[in-house]
Amino acid sequence: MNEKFFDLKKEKQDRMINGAMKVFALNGYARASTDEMVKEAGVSKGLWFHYFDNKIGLYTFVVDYAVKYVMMELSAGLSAENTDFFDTTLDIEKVKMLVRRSYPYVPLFLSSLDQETSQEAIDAVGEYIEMYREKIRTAYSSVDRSGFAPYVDERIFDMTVSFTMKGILEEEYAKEAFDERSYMGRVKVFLSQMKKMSQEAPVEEA
Amino acid sequence: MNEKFFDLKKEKQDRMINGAMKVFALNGYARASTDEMVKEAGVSKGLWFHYFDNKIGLYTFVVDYAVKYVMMELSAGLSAENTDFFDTTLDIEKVKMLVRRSYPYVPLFLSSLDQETSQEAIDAVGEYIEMYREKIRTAYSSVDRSGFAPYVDERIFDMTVSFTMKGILEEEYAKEAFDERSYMGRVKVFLSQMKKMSQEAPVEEA
Amino acid sequence: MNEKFFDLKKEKQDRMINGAMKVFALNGYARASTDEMVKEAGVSKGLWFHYFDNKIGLYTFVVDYAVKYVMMELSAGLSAENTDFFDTTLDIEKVKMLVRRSYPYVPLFLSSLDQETSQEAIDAVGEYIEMYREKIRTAYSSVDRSGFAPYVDERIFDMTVSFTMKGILEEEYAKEAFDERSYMGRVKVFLSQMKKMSQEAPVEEA
Amino acid sequence: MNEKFFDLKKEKQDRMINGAMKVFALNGYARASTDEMVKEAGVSKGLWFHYFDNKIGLYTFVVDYAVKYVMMELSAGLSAENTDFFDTTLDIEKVKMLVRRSYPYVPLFLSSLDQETSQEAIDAVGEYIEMYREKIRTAYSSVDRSGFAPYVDERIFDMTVSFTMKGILEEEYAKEAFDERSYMGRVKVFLSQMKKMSQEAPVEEA
DNA sequence: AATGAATGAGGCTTCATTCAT
DNA sequence: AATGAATGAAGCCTCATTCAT
Repeated sequence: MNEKFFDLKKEKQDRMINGAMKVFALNGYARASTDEMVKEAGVSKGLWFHYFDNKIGLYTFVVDYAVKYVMMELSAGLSAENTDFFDTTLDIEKVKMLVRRSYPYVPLFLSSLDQETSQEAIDAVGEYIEMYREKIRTAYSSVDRSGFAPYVDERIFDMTVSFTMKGILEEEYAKEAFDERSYMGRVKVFLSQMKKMSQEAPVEEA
Repeated sequence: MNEKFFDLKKEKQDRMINGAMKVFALNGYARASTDEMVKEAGVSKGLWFHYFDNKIGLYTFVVDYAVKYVMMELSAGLSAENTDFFDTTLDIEKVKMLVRRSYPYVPLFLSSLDQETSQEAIDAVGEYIEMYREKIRTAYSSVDRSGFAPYVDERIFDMTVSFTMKGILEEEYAKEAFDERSYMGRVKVFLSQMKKMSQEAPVEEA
Repeated sequence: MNEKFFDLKKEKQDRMINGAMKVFALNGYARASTDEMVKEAGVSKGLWFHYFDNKIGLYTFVVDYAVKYVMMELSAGLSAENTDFFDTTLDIEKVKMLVRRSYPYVPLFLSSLDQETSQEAIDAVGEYIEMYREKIRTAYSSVDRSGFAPYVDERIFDMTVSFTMKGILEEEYAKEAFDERSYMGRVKVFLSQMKKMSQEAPVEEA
Repeated sequence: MNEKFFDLKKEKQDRMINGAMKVFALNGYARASTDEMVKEAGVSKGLWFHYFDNKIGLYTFVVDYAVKYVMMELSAGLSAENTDFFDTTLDIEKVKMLVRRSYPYVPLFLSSLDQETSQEAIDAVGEYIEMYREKIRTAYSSVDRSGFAPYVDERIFDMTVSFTMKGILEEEYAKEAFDERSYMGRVKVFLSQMKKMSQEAPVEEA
């Protein structure tokens, strides 16, 4: 990419980034159309290629940008003292919602990366995705799971939470307009139930 | 479509059906390419249009075929006496794996329908998908949930299972080659944990 | 072509000839579709190519057939004693209408040859068309034009009649169904006016 | 269509218009090939669709353009005082020849519209053609026919002139290269003969 | 003789990418 | 920096022609 992109007015940068992310998130890499981004961002077709050599270059940039932005906000928004699994998970979602205010399609875009089928796209952004996953793993690494029942396998439990939250997110984005309250409501109810289900049965007092 | 398609040798029919399903499942309706199906099925481009008027006609046919085939096998493979949630879920997965032996991409294809973004495709197959969902709902309707803990909300629980199993399925299909044992292993471990987590804490013996 | 075509039942031969002529006449050589002929004649696609090697072979055959058939009927239907221009012209039209009873599209088909734009088609049938024109010329060669006014140039007059009758024919064929009475009516009225217009003003008697 | 087409250099606009008209005129709507236009106009395939959404859009544009251009020149080139049938007819032909200097295929193209067989094309341009016909009708409406012999029916006479001139035009266009002098020569000779044939026999002086 | 399944070149159209202005 | 005209490869689909039965 051409670093001069960052010399553009911030507002224009963001229009371009949001336009690209939206179109990529909703269509996947291969079917994302340049013309749609042009309409979405109100910026001429030539300019995209002036700053990003080609489609895969733009894609790589946007993935990189989204990942780094979210990681930055995660660093700021997650307190290391937080040792509860569910609090941590909820904090991560809060960060996503915060990011969404500046970049409305970042949460869906990151989620959509898992389903990307174009090999070219997968190859190009694998390392960024891994960085993001690593960040999430780190966030959970200090979590204390001592309250969990013994039959709760950590990996299976995390996978369950992760897949389900991804499903909720995508369902909410599929609606006419994303409703943050609706989304966070569903997340909280889900996490609350998972919490009850996973905790050691309170020891019956004598 | 041209009904004479069914006069073709079964093996050729299946090569075409499997080719179409694979390409649709991996790329979505809009990006699925005729040329790729041609290569996949080893059948000339013209022949597809000899039997199916156009791309949407082929898509509709394949969805219809997959849905009806799975529903038939579900009818045969699910015993009405089965009242356990987890046994029922496992039986459904067994049916999918059975279908997979004849039509390797049916499970992924059906799963991919939820993410279809092309409005034309959605409009064309909505009713078939609904039939399938209804069949699944019916299978669960006779399930006895009396053993579940009181804090387990039925809808949230089902959603959790459904999203997670969808996630596992897609991950397994993303591998080089789908490994049935690996898939069923993960499914069983997951269901087993969900079972323990959801059951009423065993009454403490005196 | 394969001469065995003539061993077919006459009725089937004619169905094929009529089907081909209709489709060629209405669409021109290049746009005439094999499938349309198949439907029109109720004869399988393969059979056309069994008797006529390819499209241009079929076209050549049909032109040849139409020309020869019309020329035969002209030989039978035009009396050499007929020396009036307008009677001759009308007789030619009567022959066309006679031919039309067996081969409904021959008149339009022959007329359409003038507008054929495909070079391949023009090259293939040039000689047949010339034979037909020669026949027509011969029919007029013995016509007595002594009654015509001196300012009536023979070639211009003939051209006028020829183009106008062609125009009338095509207009009538463009109708829902060709109506012989309507056509012959218009022809007669036209010829009658041309006759009056072309004749030497009757010498005013003293 | 994209109105920015008119921002192109006039010379390029005209190359495209002429290329399209030529290919449409010679082949009819359905058989007119994009590739042929590309070669004819020396302009890439994609560019046609940049300005005209699709083939029928291009066709509509070209018909509209030809009709309006001719009508404008007719308005300029026909004097209202002209009340002679033959002068009017000749003036119309002069206008066509004038138009031909800028757009060589307009006369043939307009003439070819009568034979168009594609229903889609007919539906798309019906109103434009009607406008043109109305303009021609208007030009003739003020013509004085008092000099015509009583047995000359106006409609039959006009039809005769119209069909014959159409025939001459098409014959001349079928030649290697259209020769304006040859065409106008034939037209004048034809009209001159028709004039003599149609006039009231000069009253014999005493 | 007769059928129609099968093929692939060619037609219209889309879209990532280039380039003159 | 910015535009959008321009290109051509690739996509869906049609159709003349071939060939197994």
